[in-house]
Order: sequence, then C-alpha cells, then structure tokens
Amino acid sequence: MEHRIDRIKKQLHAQSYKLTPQREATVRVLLEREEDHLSAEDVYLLVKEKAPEIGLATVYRTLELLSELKVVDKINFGDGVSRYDLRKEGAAHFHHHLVCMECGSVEEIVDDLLEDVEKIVENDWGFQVKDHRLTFHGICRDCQK
Amino acid sequence: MEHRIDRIKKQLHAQSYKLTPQREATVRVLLEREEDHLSAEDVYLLVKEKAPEIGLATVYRTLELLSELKVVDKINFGDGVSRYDLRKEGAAHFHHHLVCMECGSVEEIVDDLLEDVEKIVENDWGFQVKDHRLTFHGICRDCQK
DNA sequence: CTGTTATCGATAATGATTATAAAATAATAA
DNA sequence: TTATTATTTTATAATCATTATCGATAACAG
Repeated sequence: MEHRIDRIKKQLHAQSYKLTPQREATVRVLLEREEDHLSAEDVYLLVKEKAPEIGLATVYRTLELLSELKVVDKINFGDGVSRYDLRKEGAAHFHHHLVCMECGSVEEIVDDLLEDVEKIVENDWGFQVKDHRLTFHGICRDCQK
Repeated sequence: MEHRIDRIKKQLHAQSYKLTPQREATVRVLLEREEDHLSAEDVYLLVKEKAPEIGLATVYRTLELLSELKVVDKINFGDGVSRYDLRKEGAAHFHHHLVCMECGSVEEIVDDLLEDVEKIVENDWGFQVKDHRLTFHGICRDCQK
C-alpha cells in the first residue's frame, strides 16, 4: 500500500505535480476500493470520511490528473457516469468488464484475451494499438439461476 | 433504403409503436450517414433540414426507442456524448471501433474478432454473453506517417 | 362524432462535469 | 526570514447533455 503510494508520488513528481494531502486521500480511497469502479461522486463521499474538508471539484481534478498520468483508467459503462479504476502494478493493462444486464453488477476479469486480436487489428487495418476497452454485456452467473 | 425503412416500420409495429413522420425522418438521417457515429445533436440538426419543426426531445426519444428495439446501438467513446449507429441488416453484431488518439478519427471495423474470446468468457467465468463493446485506442494509419 | 391513447414540441429540470475567482498553501529568491 | 510567485484548493456558478413535464395535436376505437 505505502509502496504503491510512493510509486504514484514519484509519477506525479516526474511531471512536477505534488502529492498533496487531498490527492493522497483520494488515492488511498482508490487503493482501498480497488475493485469497485467508483464514480467521482462515490470517491468524493469516501474521501470526505477521512478528509471532510475536501471539495468535489478537487476530487474531479485529481481523478482527471491521475487519468492523464495513466495511474487510473477512466471508464464508462454507458450509465451517464465516469468510473475510475486504479491500474494494476507492473504488467500490461489487460482488464475487461462483465456487465450484467439483469442486476447491473460489474465483474472485472484480468486476462490477456486480446493478444491475438490486437495482432489482427495491427496487421489487417494498419492501426497501431496502444490500449483497448472490452466490455461484455449479458447475464451473470447469479442471475442465470 | 426503402426496404430497410419497411423493416424498421415492421419492428416498430410489432411492439405497437408507429413510424411517425418524425421517426421516419430520423431513421432516414441515420441511413444516410450510416458510418458517422452521430450524436443526438448531430442527428437533430440533420433531421431539422428535412423536417424543421421537429424538436430535440423527439429526436432523443426516437433514438432511445430505436435503441431499445436494437435498431440502433447507443455507444460512447468517452467524450461525454452518446452516439448512435444503425445496426447492419441481418448478420450478427460484430462491429468494433478504432479510435485514433492523435487525430480523434473513429474507424469502424466489421469482423467477428471475438468468437473464441466469448467462448472463453462463457466457460471460464460462467457469464452468458449477449453483446460486447470493443474499442481500440491507438494511432491510425494516417497519423503513423 | 366522441372519448382514449400515443406522440409531439417547447421548455423547465436534472445531474454530471467544468470553469472561475478568491483564498490558502507551498516553493523560490533575495 | 521575508517578499514574491506559482500551485492547489474550496466554494460556487456555469455549462452541457439528457430527461421530465405539460399542454396541444393527431391517430384510433367504439
């Protein structure tokens, strides 16, 4: 945990940004709720528990900053809110979502499903892939019962 | 063209909706600009050229309705606006996007890239896949020069 | 025709996000 | 240290996309 915060601190410093207390509190919330696909509002409310004086705009700005630095991924499941996921340490970014059309749950799967597919896209369409977003919509295990 | 409109008319009637002049004008715009990933605002402005009396709310309502009927796909490239794509006739829905991080262009590719991947998801995670969204972010052919 | 229902257009309301301006804080230089 | 400058924050207003409301109108059923 502390290790990951240090890492992020260095990433910020590398671009001459500071890890202010507000930013640190925000990052800590993201670390604690890593699998939760929090919206900016969610993050705001959770950060407020630790640092009640923080403003909503600061949370938005912090998330945007972290997103530019590729510390978090800003994702969108089409429900009108952006959600923010901390990127995993090291390793490439192979993380996809299963959105249940029944109960709305979002399950995260980590697996390099697209290695071959990316090669096809690069070869057949001449498009140089840097990143991808893959979301499956369907019925989760629980709702199938 | 007329053939596709008839088809959509039938789909509407099957759910006891009518193909009103406003809805038809909206569908015609989508048919004419099929590859363009139009936003609701875009559609509104284009429909207004043919049917100046149409209101923005009607366009939104129509797009939502067509989306529920699976006549169009409502997609989101993370730029804060929903975009609407008419689904192709027949054939399953295998249509993905290449978003250029340099110039912002969106190229559409039609290819069943994910047949095997869907099987993996169903087998390994017990998730029953109904649909998927796949977007690649990277550098398009033109911008690589 | 007459009542009922669906649809429409105008516009107000909402909700997420962004911009602004003034205050606080931190970094820097003299 | 002290003055100065730049960065960050907070509170709040503004914006923008989308949705809800409501009175008017059109299509339809009896």
